[in-house]
Amino acid sequence: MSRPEPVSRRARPAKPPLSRGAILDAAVAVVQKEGAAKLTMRRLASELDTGPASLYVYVKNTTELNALLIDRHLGELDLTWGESEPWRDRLERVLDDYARLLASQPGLAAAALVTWPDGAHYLDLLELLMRLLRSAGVTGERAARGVDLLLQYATASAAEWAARAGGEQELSDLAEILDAADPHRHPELHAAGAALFTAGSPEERTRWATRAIVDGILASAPGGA
Amino acid sequence: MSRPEPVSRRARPAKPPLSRGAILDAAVAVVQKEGAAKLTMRRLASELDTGPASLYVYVKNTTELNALLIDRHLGELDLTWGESEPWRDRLERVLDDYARLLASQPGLAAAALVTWPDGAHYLDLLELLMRLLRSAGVTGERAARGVDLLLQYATASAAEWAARAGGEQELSDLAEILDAADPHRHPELHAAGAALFTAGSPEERTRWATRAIVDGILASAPGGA
DNA sequence: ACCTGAACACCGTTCAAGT
DNA sequence: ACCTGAACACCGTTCAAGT
Repeated sequence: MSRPEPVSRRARPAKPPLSRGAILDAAVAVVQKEGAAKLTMRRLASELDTGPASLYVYVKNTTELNALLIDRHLGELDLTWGESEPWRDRLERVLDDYARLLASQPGLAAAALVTWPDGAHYLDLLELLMRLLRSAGVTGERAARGVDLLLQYATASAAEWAARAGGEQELSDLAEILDAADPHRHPELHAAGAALFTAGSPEERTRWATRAIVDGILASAPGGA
Repeated sequence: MSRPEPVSRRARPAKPPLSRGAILDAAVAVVQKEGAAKLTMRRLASELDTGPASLYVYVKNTTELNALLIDRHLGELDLTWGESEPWRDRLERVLDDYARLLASQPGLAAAALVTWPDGAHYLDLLELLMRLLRSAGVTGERAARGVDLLLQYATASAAEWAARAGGEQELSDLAEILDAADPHRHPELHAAGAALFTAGSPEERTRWATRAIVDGILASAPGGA
């Protein structure tokens, strides 16, 4: 009884009760420690000192787990817009933030491509993009499709970066292939050379692509079709 | 000796010798029979009546296997252009063909997103796209980035379709989430409604997106940056 | 030299059985 | 009612050992 705060000092019990929240916390911890590739139901269960079966009481499957995790990280992003920042700058910034978020953990981007990270924070992201496009004069169906397209680009880019960082295939491999292009069968590629396809930093390339897509949305016929 | 063509009638021996070609043939057969999700090294080995280790003599890993398979299917596509067809129609057609090809087999699109399908046929595809963009007045670095962007879109779309067809998540789930958008926190989404995001057939949406991207490439500054 | 059986180190998901 | 041990049905990749 001499120590006044034994509870706060050793507050974590060996096995806190399971819950969606606790599972997500553990998932974040696993990803931080070992990377998203290691985030599996089994690894997650062992982090929580239980068997994998127990997780299925709270999470439907791996896809849902990833969707929950993405939404959680989305909550850490700034998804507001004060309108003092030009819409185009804000749009580029939020897409860059989103892509970085997904790319930071290899498995996330692939998951986002295939599943809707359906949560409150994802809706915040959609809402922000819709607002930004509206202020650019794009509304209705065209805006919805634009948002779709922009997010798809950000997600696919992130998946690419993550794969590249994972080291599967080097950019130099690609360069080699292009440099070997037969001048008769592939005159354009031969003339262009590999440098063209690998020029610029990823950030700079992304900025170019985002601008091109936004320009495309602005240029597309307002009536749809 | 009474039968004249015993060899041709039972030409296939129980175990044809392994080779890159034979492995790829077997891969095509497996995918045709059971879908690309079932195309695994182990399943492929069993199709060839051998152990999985044997495949590694000819194929570096699963990623390379998928890249080879994509290039093989690319060989079945028409990648020529007679210039009688308007460049924009031809461009939309080839992207649609490519996306359909990748979507036809769930695992392929995901693989293409992460790996360069480095083969002669993939170079044909790049060459065709470069030619089409050139005839639209886009050359050099801008063309290279445009090709990159167009292919990324086609690949990501295919990955999405394939996932949807795989049935992971219904469009109706998404509609439910959007319909439940809080009018105060998400006024744009609330006003837009789920219908906006799900309007139109996939084909029609793809056509819109392709056009928007092409418009964007045309609009983007020729000087780069 | 070439090939491969068997092993290593994992997966996601289910369900019968326990508390 | 809630939870989970154990099993089912798989993975990719490596390497020592065989021919």
